[in-house]
Amino acid sequence: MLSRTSQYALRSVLFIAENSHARRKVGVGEVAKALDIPKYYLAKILRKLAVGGLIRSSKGPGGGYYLDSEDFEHALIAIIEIVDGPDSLKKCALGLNTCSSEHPCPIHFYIGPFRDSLLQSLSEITVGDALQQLKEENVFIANLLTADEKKKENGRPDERH
Amino acid sequence: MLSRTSQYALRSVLFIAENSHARRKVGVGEVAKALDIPKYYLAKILRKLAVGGLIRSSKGPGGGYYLDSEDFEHALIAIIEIVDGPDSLKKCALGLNTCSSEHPCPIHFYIGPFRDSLLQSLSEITVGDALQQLKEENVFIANLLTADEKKKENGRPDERH
DNA sequence: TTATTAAAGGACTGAGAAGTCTTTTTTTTG
DNA sequence: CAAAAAAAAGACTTCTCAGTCCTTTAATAA
Ligand code: FES
Ligand code: FES
Repeated sequence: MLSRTSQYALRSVLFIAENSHARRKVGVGEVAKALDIPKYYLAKILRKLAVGGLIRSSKGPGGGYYLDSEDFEHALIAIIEIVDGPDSLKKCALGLNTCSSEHPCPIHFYIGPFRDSLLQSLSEITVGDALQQLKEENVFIANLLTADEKKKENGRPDERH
Repeated sequence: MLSRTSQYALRSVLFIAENSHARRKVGVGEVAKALDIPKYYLAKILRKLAVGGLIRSSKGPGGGYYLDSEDFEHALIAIIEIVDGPDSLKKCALGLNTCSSEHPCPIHFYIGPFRDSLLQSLSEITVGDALQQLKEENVFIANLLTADEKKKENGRPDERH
């Protein structure tokens, strides 16, 4: 549905939103470890998001990524568009080069409305909205560790991701 | 949204549905040309669909692919599942390894319902339903040729795809 | 029964997404 | 100022999906 990259991006932004403010920044390594995302790959994604103005960054000791209060107002779709390019969700489900009711494919009227609603949602929900969800009991942004992984964690407590 | 492969698969099945019956079969080349899909790649997809029991095939002169009357009853989701593997549309939008209301991600309740409706549609719509749409005026399964492409067609009328 | 036709099968290539690593730049702090 | 910390930058690898090509098998028709 969404590319792995935009999944990483969404989860990271929410993690940063939850764990940072202007005086408490989070580093790539911290995010990577918490969400089990390859560290150096994540670094690239976060850079894109920072360049795109969706998150903030600062270098040096005590530096890292954080969200400013305005950043909570961005719609989730903006995150997806920055990493996956725009319009990735507006295309014809069958891959035709136009999608319109004037030149529809055979499933346009069947599935179009749902796809549009989905897109609409992603355009309306802000980072703040999603963060609120995340703060609810039993809402997660990271996978639970399997028994195996827990053992691994204990065995090599300082392992890099 | 859907992989390119399942887009090819859906369009091909509909094309075959429209243009074949037990005595008038269509070949890979014919489908590839009509839908502008790479011929040898399409061949693989059609083989999968045939093995999966969604379309029929026969070898030799006059052979090709066709649909039996029962084949019109298959849901579109079956086509997607055969080429992309099962459950490709049931996964968590953020890539968590479970998707459930008991262990939801922060956008589960926002977008889940629409995704479920989408999946529901694809499970209900049959090849026959989509074919009926296709027979409507102005419903298409192939891209219009651009001016450039038309010229190419004329210049090299027997070009392989 | 032989030639022809079309799918079946399998080996290979290419492009793009995902992942890794090293070096450079910027900032803080002692 | 020097050392350390962290992002920024960029080169490189790996993997998966998409695409190509060639050979084999099966069916038909002359
Ligand atoms: S034309 Fe295919 S989804 Fe709109
Ligand atoms: S848990 Fe993420 S969509 Fe259901």
